[in-house]
Amino acid sequence: MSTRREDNRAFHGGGHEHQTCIEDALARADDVCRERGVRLTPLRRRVLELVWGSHRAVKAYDLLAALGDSVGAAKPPTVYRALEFLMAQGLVHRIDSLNAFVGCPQPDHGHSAQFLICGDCGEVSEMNAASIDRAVADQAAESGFALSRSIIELHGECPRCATLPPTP
Amino acid sequence: MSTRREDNRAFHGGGHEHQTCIEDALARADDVCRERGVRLTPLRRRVLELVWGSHRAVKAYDLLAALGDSVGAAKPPTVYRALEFLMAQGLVHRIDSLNAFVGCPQPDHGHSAQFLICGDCGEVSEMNAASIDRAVADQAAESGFALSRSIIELHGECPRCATLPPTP
DNA sequence: TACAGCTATGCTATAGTGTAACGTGTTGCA
DNA sequence: TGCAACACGTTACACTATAGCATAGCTGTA
Repeated sequence: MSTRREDNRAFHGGGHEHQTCIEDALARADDVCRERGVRLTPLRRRVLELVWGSHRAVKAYDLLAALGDSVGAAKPPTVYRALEFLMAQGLVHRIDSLNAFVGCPQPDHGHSAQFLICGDCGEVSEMNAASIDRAVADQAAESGFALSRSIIELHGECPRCATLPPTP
Repeated sequence: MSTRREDNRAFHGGGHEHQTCIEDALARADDVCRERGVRLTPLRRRVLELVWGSHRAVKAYDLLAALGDSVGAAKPPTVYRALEFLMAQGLVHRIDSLNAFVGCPQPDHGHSAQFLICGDCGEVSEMNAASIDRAVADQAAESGFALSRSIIELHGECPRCATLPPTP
């Protein structure tokens, strides 16, 4: 069994590059919310920033702790409500098999997606594979099943971890 | 919004037909475990019977309560250990998006499966669609991702509920 | 501005889900 | 018989999530 490459920091800062990228994305999120007539409040924006700040899926209670540091002791409903809003806007997704949350690069409502989850480094990346959607839709239709939501979470090892030497 | 067709009994008896079917399946499970040299103890067998007794996904704590009735107050680890064993043998699957468990009709180890989950009646049915497996495997490979476990849970409305008149 | 209505957040409490750690009995086998 | 491995019991606790009500803040209108 390979030990998981942990850095024990759910919220690594990333490089300057990543930081800039997040700020751009946040600015886009501001725009999207304004267009939709919904409010990306400072709290919600902060939660979104924390989620986007990690390439790993982020646990609600880790968000809670991170908020506590900066804003005073936040309580569970606070973070769950913020996450609910962000999910409704398609800005984050929930990973059911991890009880955790990831940022979504494409904040358009209601798209379906597939997630690749590395069991080694914990990185989660989102795919939008039409071929999978199609196969799923076809099979559901064949069963007479009216599909409303697809949860597709693929666990395994990401390319980077596969090429790295095994951790001793 | 359609109200969910609940009967508030997680463990409906089903008809005689269903009952017989479960007993047959349990007998097969006995065989399978004997062949594999693992022990389907009375406790594990009872849990399996409870899971198979419902067409819905069953919650661990509902199992716990059901066991408590018949065996004295069971504790959480008891039922989680039984479920862990049954999952290892491929006799039940976990539905992550429901935090619940369903019986598996084909207790061969390690097959991948897809689940159709009706949000109306709660029934869960298992598919083994090669086309979905293939699409998923192809896409994962294309990303250089070494797939180890696929979680595919499809929520929607089952054919029976779709043809039933909407609940008033 | 004053008010009403709505939305967002704060807060307490509690429900629901899952596991660690250790002890005891049971089984199968040398 | 004695040992080793496995199954189960038990306590305690960690983690995940929501109900319900109070408060603050924004928004539009008269």
